[in-house]
Amino acid sequence: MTVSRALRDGASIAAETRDKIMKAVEQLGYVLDQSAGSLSSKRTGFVAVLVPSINNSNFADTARGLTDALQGSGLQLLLGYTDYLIEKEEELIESMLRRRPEAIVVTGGKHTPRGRKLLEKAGIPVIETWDLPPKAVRHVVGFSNAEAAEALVRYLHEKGYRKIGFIGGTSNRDTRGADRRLGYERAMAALGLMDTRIISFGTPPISMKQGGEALAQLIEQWPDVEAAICVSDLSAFGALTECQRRKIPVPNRIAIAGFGDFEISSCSHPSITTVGVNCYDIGRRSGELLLRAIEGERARRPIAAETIMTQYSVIARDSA
Amino acid sequence: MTVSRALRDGASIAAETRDKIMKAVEQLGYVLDQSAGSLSSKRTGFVAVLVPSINNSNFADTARGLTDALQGSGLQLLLGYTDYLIEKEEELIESMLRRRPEAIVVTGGKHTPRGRKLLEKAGIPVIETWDLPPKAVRHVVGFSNAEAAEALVRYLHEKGYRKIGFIGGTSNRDTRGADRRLGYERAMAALGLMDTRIISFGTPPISMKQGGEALAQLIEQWPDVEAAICVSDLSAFGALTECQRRKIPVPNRIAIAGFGDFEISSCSHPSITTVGVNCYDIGRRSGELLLRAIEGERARRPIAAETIMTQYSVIARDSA
DNA sequence: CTGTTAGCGCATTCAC
DNA sequence: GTGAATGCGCTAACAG
Repeated sequence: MTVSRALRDGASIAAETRDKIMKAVEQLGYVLDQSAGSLSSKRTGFVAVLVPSINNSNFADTARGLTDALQGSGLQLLLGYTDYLIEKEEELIESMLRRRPEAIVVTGGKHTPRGRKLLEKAGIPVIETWDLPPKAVRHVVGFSNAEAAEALVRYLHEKGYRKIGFIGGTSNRDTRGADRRLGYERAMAALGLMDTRIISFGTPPISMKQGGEALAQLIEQWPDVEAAICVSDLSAFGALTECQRRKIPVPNRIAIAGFGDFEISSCSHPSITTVGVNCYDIGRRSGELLLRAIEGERARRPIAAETIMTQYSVIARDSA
Repeated sequence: MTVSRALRDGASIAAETRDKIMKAVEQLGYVLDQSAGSLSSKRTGFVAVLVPSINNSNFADTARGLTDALQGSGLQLLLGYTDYLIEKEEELIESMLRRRPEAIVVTGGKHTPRGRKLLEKAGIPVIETWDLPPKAVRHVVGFSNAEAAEALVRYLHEKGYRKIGFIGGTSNRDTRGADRRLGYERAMAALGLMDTRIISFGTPPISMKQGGEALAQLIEQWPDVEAAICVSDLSAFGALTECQRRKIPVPNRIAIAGFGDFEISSCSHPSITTVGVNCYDIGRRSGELLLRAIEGERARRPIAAETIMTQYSVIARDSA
């Protein structure tokens, strides 16, 4: 018991005893067993976070925001990657729950029925992010991907573009990508532009290379297209370089726009018009909400469900 | 006990009993407590993996290789991000060890003294990757970053370039980046090119934008420079677009080369000459080695220390 | 095929 | 400031 106290902070221990213990600990390379500790204390000290991809700077920024918000709370993140698949999400939810997280953050509002049920019955705070689900499990921190895409279409329309195409993946696996396409269609209709030009190419998330190939399809199918909205900045960059290889001037002959404001969009030449999403902020606010929710659970006074809307904005650059 | 058996596979249970249990499980949303389970069984079922960055496709590929190798073994990855800081690595090693991983994979061979000691005393298989440390903790799966950079210098030399510069970060925080610079210096000396041109700019890992700014410094300081080797493809891309903004023809006026073979290098226009590293393979082979090592531990017959060298190769593209 | 006993390594609680 | 008893939720081992 004395060792246990010495290894946690804030307990009253004689300096001499503590030193003796610490010396032995160093010498042995002893490290506390947290499974045993949390079994006893009923606090695991971690939060499960499920994001679609390990390699997407948008979600990395969200994770950073979460990490920063949880700084000093004694809570760690445990990240899981769903690969944009709700089936994989379901598996991850279960395997995370087995480790008894104190809260869980998921990306998006679409889950398998069992995944949803697991979240509902988990008995811990749940936050859905990056989206505004029609029927939230509980807390939400996100924005409407459809509305953000609509704003981009309206921006291009104001700039004088009319024959606007959309490049995205072949399935609805990336539900946020599907929402963006929906927003494109809605905005086009609202503007009286009934001739949508949609290319679906590649399994989401589509790569730079696939963005290039999709652009080739777009101009082949609709040679009169004036602007291409791509489901993400990466595919937009691929589309841009495909134009460069074909000596098609951007934005003079065709405009390109992306989504997400990745570094590549500000750095490419020409720079790429895109929609900036407050990725870091989504994480940060999720983290803050989380802390309050966990506090509420511990005090046996659960907080009410909250929906926090984050901002997005069209970022005008040279490609459009 | 019967419930416990029903929830794991391979145990002999009457179908009827199992069904009854499963029904109750579904109804309650019951999920096994893995902390308790592993406390009892002494198997946590996970492997700790420490990589420098959450948002680097090279390390993401290594993680994918590891995941694939561990597929079906019942072992999960628990990723930690060191932010290229060995101090942060030390903290992570300790917090991982508290959760009792069955093995640990770290990136690089440089650790804090305490970090190293923790690894040595952990009593589990340790694999250092992405490097060939002079004094390995135990197992190694990697390559010499210095040699890979040397190969790139020799390639540029063969192509006729003589005034070759190097762009990297300001500190040795990214030890693999520092090794690459070392390789550049060694190769230049070996080729009798004594006038090295080194720009150190920005905290590692340097971004696209910083790559561009570094290139500006390089041509300002050495207007005669013929080729720029960048510590990574991302900075190389930044350097390339900076040239494009300044209307400096690449590769005619200045050649650009990167490191890592990120997607952007094959997709940019012009495409970027780089060094391909078998990131996925590093992960895959680490995973395979890991499984053998864990098997050895369980059988109380630890396997001997191994060093597996992975391949790299210069990938000739348009930028040089 | 099912049940009983014991113990994993800690932290909580209370006693001193 | 330190220690003893107890139990967290599970599984290993063995009994039936």
